Amino acid sequence: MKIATWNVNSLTARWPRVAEWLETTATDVVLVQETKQTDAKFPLADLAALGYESAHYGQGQWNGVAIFSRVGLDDVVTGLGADEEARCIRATCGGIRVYSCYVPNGRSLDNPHYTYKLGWLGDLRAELAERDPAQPVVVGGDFNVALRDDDVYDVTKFEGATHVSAPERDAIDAILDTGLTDLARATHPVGAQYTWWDYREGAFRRGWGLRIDYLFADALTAQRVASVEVDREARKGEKPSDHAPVVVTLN
DNA sequence: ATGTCCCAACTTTTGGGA
Repeated sequence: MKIATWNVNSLTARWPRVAEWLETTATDVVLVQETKQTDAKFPLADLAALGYESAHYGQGQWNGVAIFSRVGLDDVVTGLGADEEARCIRATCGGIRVYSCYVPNGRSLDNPHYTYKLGWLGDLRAELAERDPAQPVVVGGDFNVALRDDDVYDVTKFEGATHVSAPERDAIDAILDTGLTDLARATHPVGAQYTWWDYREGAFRRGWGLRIDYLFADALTAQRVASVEVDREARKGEKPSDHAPVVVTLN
């Protein structure tokens, strides 16, 4: 079974690329962020024609998360705590409780949005800490945090910025401390595994990336991992998202 | 180069967000 997380930066703008990617890769479960569309615009019928059940928690202009699955999709839950923005959806697909998370950006260390980000990560940790340990879980999404310095192309350019601050990294570590494994880093302990490159300055071509999109799984599911790869091809070509999908293959 | 892309709107250009 293949499970992917992908921030598509508008499912409306990205639909041709997403549809082609689904047909080409035959991924079983896709955890989608930043649909940037209302539920009315969500391509439910087009996904069904491609063989996918789907659930969308849409907001409109901003945010929006979804799950596509061709291995079942049950018990959908949306939202997180008192959050008023469409940033979290979970469902059970192929026996695994899967999460699609779009963590607030934070904007800057002195911005109220940064406090919102840390609180949001705390709420996610609280939910995951209370989960049934016998239930397999995969938590995916755009976390807007680079966990380690080697998850940043040049960490000196991020001094005083969000995405690399100690409180943000600590908040992600606290989520992992509930018994989850960072699948890409477990599979590739050393070196760059970037998932996002700015559209500006030819960042992708220059290798100026960050690893901010993650797949986290419980220990038993982590033991099933055959491979974890960033699909950099999806970042190339016509009208790409600024994020590449991260894909795990489970035995 | 404060360099791109995407969305909304009192829409044909600007502002907000990432």
